[in-house]
Amino acid sequence: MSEKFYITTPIYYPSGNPHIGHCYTTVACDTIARFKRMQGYDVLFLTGTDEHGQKIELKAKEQGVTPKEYVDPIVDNFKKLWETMNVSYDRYIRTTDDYHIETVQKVFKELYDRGYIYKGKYTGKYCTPCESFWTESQLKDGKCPDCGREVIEADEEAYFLKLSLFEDKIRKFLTETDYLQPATRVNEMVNNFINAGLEDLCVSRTTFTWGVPVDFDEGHVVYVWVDALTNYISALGYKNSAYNDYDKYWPADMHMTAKEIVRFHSIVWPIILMMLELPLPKRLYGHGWINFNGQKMSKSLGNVIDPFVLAERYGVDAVRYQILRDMPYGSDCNFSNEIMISRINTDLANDFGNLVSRTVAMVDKYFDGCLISDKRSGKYDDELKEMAVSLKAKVEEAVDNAQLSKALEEIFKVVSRANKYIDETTPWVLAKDSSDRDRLCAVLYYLLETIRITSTLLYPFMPTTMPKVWEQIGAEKNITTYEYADKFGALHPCVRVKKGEVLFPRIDMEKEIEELNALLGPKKEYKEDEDLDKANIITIDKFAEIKLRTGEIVACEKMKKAKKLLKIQVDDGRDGRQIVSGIANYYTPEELIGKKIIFVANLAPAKLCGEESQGMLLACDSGDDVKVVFLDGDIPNGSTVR
RNA sequence: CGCGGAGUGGAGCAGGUGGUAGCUCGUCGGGCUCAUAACCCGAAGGUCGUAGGUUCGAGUCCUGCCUCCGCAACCA
Repeated sequence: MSEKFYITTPIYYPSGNPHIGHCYTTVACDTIARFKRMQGYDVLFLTGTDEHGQKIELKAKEQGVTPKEYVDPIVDNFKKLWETMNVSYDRYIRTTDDYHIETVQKVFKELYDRGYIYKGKYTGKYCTPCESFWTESQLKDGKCPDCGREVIEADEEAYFLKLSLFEDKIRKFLTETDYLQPATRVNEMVNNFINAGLEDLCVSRTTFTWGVPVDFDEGHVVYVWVDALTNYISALGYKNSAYNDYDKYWPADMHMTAKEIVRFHSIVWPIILMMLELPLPKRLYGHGWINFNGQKMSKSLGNVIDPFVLAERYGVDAVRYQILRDMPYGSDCNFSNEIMISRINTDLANDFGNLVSRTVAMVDKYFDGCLISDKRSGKYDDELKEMAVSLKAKVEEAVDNAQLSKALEEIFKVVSRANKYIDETTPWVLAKDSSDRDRLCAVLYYLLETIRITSTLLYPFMPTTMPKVWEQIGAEKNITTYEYADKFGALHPCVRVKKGEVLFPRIDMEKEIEELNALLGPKKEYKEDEDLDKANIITIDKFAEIKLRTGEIVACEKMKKAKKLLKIQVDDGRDGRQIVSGIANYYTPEELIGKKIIFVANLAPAKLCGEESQGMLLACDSGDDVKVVFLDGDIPNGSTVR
């Protein structure tokens, strides 16, 4: 029986549609899964969605549907995307699946029975958008330290998981094994969370119902991590009868996640498993984020990249290639349309696609598409062959370490070498002399073999295109296997090639960027209109409740403790007031002093980083920029604005 | 003194256990014509953030400083 390999993506939270970030994690896992399958492993590749929680409950309510009804179409979109991206997952788990719920309840009960979960009184605060609890000491100015929004008083019963009992064990696990990759994250976790003292984790809630019910205590719903993390074993049939794969596949060989949830996968998850006395997973790889034009992706910036659009315009494999190639090991990468197009053009079109094209064309032209058995070896042959044959081991090592960009880099070194080989051997010169026919044949055969080997190793990365390559170079299925990826001479000596479509068409950068901008322009307007449609229409009375007044900025300074805040003293024609505003990135204090502004006069005062803000000045968002609304002309300070 | 990461030719990055500074893209020049105006060769371009220190010798080790980016804080 072949060895097993169990690999997982995180289960994604379907509060919105999938974006390029989800795409990266999943495609990376898919590539590794495909690679392992090619190596002969019995692979189980799991992905899914984490569908519970208050945030989804609220979003559903807003739309007047049940949480399940809200989530279903989004889950469909995730699945559709994986189909589009040619992702070969074996199993898709939804935390709303019955068998998963069954497992979560049993796991929860077992943790309770073992004394690791206890009932406590929670007097903390809860931030709905972040789905996070905060202790009083964690709160900043009474607000959620994560997003700064209001927190809800959550004075209630809750169950807690005794993480603190396992502090030493988890520290040992992280520092003495190579579970957490890249290793730089180990210090981060140990310093920030473990050494600071692990706080017990709240694992049940009573303020919402959209979750797995705690079956021995009505009113309690299992909260986030026990529910979500357990998916990795419930999907195998642990404590449920839907599957029977736990013994075979657990422990996981690789969990992959983006860096923001490394904490839960490196600390909470192993501790839960320790509590259950189950084997620990072998590897966790935390990758970086894809930034867009140097900025973190966020919906408010409107720079969330739609993977469907990319796949449609450039082809699935081109998208897969670019994100895998440009994501460096462990750190973030940049994405932009220019980067994507440039990758496609240089690597895929110019180097690889063109290599296939010119080679096949030459066999076609000089040999009528079918090589002959006479071959004479010559200079340069050995070097090319050596590089091609030794490639497999390099790629294997890189993939085993989740260094997919490194793997691609190695493969493309060989592709480059092959292009150079053509120049060195000048087949078009050989073709002119009939006495060189056997030499010409050998050269072309070497090229076809190099293409066969590189395309075989590229298959896990670009599974849609490689079979087309094999068809063109006349490679049968039995020699595009892993076994033959380090063997030279597998193609039939008299192989027949078949000219085919252009594998990766070149893209006209300027034209494409223009079209993309045109595409994105109107879309943005549309979005704003949509927002307006959704906005509540208010009466003039309601508007009159908002007291706007004019004022003059008489003093302004940066706040020590906050990067984005300016402390502004405003002459409001009365006693004066202080306004704290988050515009430090857009204005210097000097620029503002003396300017006339409009502010909201009857806004409840709030404390920001220790300074009281008595009002809000008007400013407009224009994409990445913020402009304060200044007044020209002479208006007495304190005038009413209507 | 909150935590962490980073500052290397025009751009994006390697090197980082000390000993002639590399890669990709771009630019310029040349070659070739089989090929998706693709391919191949060559050149220009860096005092490796800064100031000190250790050393025969430092992107590479140590110290101070500056700048940028995450997290955190925060956008009233």
